[in-house]
Amino acid sequence: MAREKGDLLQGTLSLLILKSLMLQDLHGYGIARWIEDVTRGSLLIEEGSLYPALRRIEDRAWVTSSWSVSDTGRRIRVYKLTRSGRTHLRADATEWLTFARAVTSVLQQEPSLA
Amino acid sequence: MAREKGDLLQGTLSLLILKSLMLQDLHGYGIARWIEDVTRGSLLIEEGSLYPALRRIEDRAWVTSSWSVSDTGRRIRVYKLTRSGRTHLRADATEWLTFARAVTSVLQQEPSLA
DNA sequence: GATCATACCTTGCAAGACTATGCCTAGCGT
DNA sequence: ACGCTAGGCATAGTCTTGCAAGGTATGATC
Repeated sequence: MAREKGDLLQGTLSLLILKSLMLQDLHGYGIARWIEDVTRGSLLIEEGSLYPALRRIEDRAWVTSSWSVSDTGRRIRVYKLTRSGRTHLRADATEWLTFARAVTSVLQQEPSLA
Repeated sequence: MAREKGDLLQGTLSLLILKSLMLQDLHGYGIARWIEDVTRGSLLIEEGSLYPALRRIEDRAWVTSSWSVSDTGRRIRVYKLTRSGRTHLRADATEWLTFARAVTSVLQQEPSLA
């Protein structure tokens, strides 16, 4: 009974994460906040999705992480995009955009007059 | 090691199938052909994805199916969109479009001047 | 009679997102 | 002093889904 509400993110989450890190180094919580902010709340990142995704992304060497301390004195794990992450992001983003255009065009098909 | 090539379809396949049936009744093979045609080959539907997806969709009563015979004399299973399938398609399509716009807007973010 | 396109189907796997849960700390109100 | 909320990280288990790989069968074409 999934895909009732969220779950649209399938396959897009890592792309969004990489994009957020393209603009600035961030910690996990900050990534989620950033995405929710720029989409004005229409994309909500669950922590149970986020942290495993960050693991996978780090395993693939698209980001590196290091412990740090936030402004408010909390310990945070800060992620930084690697060069290969940057490359990958570029490729992945265009691929996704192409895909989205294809799907959109299908959805806009109208009955032919045949 | 997935998501290397395809696998973009995640969560979109049933939407595309429903859309194809919105315009005309089709059999499985015909659905795949139609989608590949209207996207000029950029969306390829694997049979191993298609038939299971059709099963799920029929289980949810979004389509009904019946055996028939094609123009060339082959036995085919023809799918027809139900009323609830139509309703669902409408909701799902707008939801997906909204989602895609959100993702696109994220991907187009540029560094702020802060 | 071989080969291709058409047409259907299933099993088993891998990936990924979500739910639920847990842990910890800073800051604030009372 | 106490509780609450927000910030912060993390995992285990579940569920859905797409795909690869395999199988069956028939009409058309050469």
